[in-house]
Amino acid sequence: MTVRRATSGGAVLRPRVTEAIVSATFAELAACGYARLSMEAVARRAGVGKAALYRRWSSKQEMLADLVRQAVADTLPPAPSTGAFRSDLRELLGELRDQVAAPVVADVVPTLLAELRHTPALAEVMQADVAGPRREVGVEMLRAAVERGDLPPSVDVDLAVDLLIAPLLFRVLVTGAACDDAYLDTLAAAVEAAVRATA
Amino acid sequence: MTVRRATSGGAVLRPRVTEAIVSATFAELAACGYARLSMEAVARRAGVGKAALYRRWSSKQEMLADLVRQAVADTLPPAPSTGAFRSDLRELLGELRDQVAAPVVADVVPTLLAELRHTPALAEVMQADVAGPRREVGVEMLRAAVERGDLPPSVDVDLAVDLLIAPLLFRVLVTGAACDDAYLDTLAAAVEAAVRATA
Amino acid sequence: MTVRRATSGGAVLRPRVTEAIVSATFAELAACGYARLSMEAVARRAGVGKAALYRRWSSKQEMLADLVRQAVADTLPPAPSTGAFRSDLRELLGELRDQVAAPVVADVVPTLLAELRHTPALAEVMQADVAGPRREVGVEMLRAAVERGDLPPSVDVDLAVDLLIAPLLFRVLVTGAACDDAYLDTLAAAVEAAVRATA
Amino acid sequence: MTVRRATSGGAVLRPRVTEAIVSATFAELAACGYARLSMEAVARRAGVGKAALYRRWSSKQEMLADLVRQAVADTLPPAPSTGAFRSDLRELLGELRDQVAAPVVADVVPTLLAELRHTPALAEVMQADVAGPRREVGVEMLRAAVERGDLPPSVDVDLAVDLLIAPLLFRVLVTGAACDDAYLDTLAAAVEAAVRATA
DNA sequence: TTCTAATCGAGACGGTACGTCCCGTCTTGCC
DNA sequence: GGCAAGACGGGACGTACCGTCTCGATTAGAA
Repeated sequence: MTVRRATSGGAVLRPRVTEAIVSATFAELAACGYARLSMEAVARRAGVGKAALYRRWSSKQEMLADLVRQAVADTLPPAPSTGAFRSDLRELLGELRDQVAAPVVADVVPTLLAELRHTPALAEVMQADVAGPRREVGVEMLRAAVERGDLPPSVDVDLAVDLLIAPLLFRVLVTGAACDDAYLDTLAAAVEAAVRATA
Repeated sequence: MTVRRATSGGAVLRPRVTEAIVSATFAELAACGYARLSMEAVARRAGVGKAALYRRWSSKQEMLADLVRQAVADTLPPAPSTGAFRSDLRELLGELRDQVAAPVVADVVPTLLAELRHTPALAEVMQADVAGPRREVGVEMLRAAVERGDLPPSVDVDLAVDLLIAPLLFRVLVTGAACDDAYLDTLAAAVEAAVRATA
Repeated sequence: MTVRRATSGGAVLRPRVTEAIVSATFAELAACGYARLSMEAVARRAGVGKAALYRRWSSKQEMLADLVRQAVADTLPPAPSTGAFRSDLRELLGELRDQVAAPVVADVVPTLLAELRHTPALAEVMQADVAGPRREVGVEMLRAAVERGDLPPSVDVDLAVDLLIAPLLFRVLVTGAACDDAYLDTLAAAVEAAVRATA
Repeated sequence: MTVRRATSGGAVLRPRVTEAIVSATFAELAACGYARLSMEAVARRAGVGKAALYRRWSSKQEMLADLVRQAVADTLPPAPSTGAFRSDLRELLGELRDQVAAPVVADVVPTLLAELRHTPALAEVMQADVAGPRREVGVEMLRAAVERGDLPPSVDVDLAVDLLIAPLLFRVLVTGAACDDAYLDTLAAAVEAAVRATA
């Protein structure tokens, strides 16, 4: 959260206004997408002066990044613990699918990805707050499976995690195809086989 | 190529100008990225009037899409035919990696993806000219393996092709990690196992 | 003075704050001029909240007008009474020169003049509190001269007063030229001749 | 005239647009006055983009100064030559009155005067283009009268010119009183007497 | 070779959004 | 209740691009 909070004496950013801005932003994003989103439209829809936006975020970029961060950060999927690798895998895929398929995410993430290579600060934040923790959940799941004897210790963890998330992102962000439960069932089987093959 | 060609009169879009624009565009893309790219900067860098751009493409969007199309179209990877599924797979991965890792592609594709859901025309073009043909190569490779008896006929072709391309895109566009030959070797093994598991 | 004074409750506009504001305003005026003067800068320089300003004056306009009124009001020049028209005239010119040449006045008056035609309330105040009393002093001086037999009764009082003040204002506000004593001597002679010519 | 004019090759500021802006500005000035005038309102009224204004003038200040300069510069009153000082004087007063009483002038000049002491560049321009030439006309008229033997050579030219213009400006800009022909007749008599008294 | 029509560079045009600054009001918590 | 601090809605500032348009000045195919 980038939002400043005064510590003493003076005025303070009012939460009602912040909420109005955030809702308006999501509404505009849904209507226009990131590239066409304008701060003026957000302010107008929120019934707020532009300055109220710039008091909270230093630019359009930063505001958007912060909103995605929020939308995604407090919904870190719990490490599944069904006791079996295959069902853990299936459960995690389901949770990731739910997050990735959320319209805000599907709409904004591609544009953030596009910005990553031109805005290192953004890249760091996304890595630290979004990608890292999710990756860690996958790593944890694999580690548990290894300890349980469900997977051999030689499994290629990095590749495994890639295989876990890449097809989901690909379908949602690139092909736009749906990820229904049946697809996830098949995907879980395929990923399990792939992971075992990397050992 | 979208470029119009006059049929009479004595004046034609001059190729030297077109070339200057294309080079300038790639240079600007490398320097700024898609989102920050401006037609005015391209024209300036190319030493060309803005009208010269709009005589060739009807908008910034279309120009960029067209350039990516060109950059990618004449480099459709040949269907591999080593005689074995595993080595076909490895070869195709290598070719795709080379294309996807090209800086122009890595720079522009994410921004085009971001536009897809707001510009159906762009989505169609990308699907028809970029994604479709590449997908077809993968489908062809799988079909050959089936005919050869290398894979069972029940293999899930769509999922297989997803697994083929998704991890590559993910590494190049999202994590920014390198895809060296060793990685591709492991990936090929993993994907093969996954594909067989979908049968 | 427009400043309200609370009569009950336990809180009163604190004079120290008022003084700080007034000094800060004069300092800012000197530094920026009226047009560029901002209430925020005044508050900042005075170490005071903006509300402290608006508790005392209802707007920037009114604050400035009030300050000029103060700067000028308690310095109404006394009607000269040397016993002779010419020396009365010279004395009054000297007093007016001293007032008009004061930096606050020279700085603020032109901008107030510029506002007059768009702010009738301001025009009234300036007329009643600033111009009127001064004009009256001149009228009084002329009347005394007439009674004394120093001037004929047919003298054009309005024009005479114009001639008295206009050249001073002109030099100070328009040309920026100095009004030294020698100039005033010559001017007194000229104005006397002009006044007598209007009879 | 500050307006740039391209000399070769490219596009050129279009006179129709310039005219529309100038008219719109005068209309807005009449409606709001200088201080309340906004570039956005001018652009709106002229049916023009803001950029069209800033292509011609670098700021609101400069635009206004330039417009006044134009409005006044090409209307330099001709040196009167009736053959007699008194009637020359009366004629010149009439011409000056007509110029000074023009609404544009009456509206804008006070604000320019207010800016003079904070914008030396503006002061120079106004001096060179507006005040100087008019002063010169007065000086010329006096010189002719001296040569003709109508005035003694010892006349105080500077003071005389001040007396010529100051009362007019005072009435129009400060008191807002009218300057009808009768007033000018009396004023001419008064000024003549004053001028002769300075000899 | 001459005609002629579209292209060329330059950049002005009407717009829209940017991010900043200030106005006059309101809110918070301290005195 | 005044006070310092400063957030609030509003609106103008001056800038940067968008995609279109208007200039003369090339430039090359058709006559």
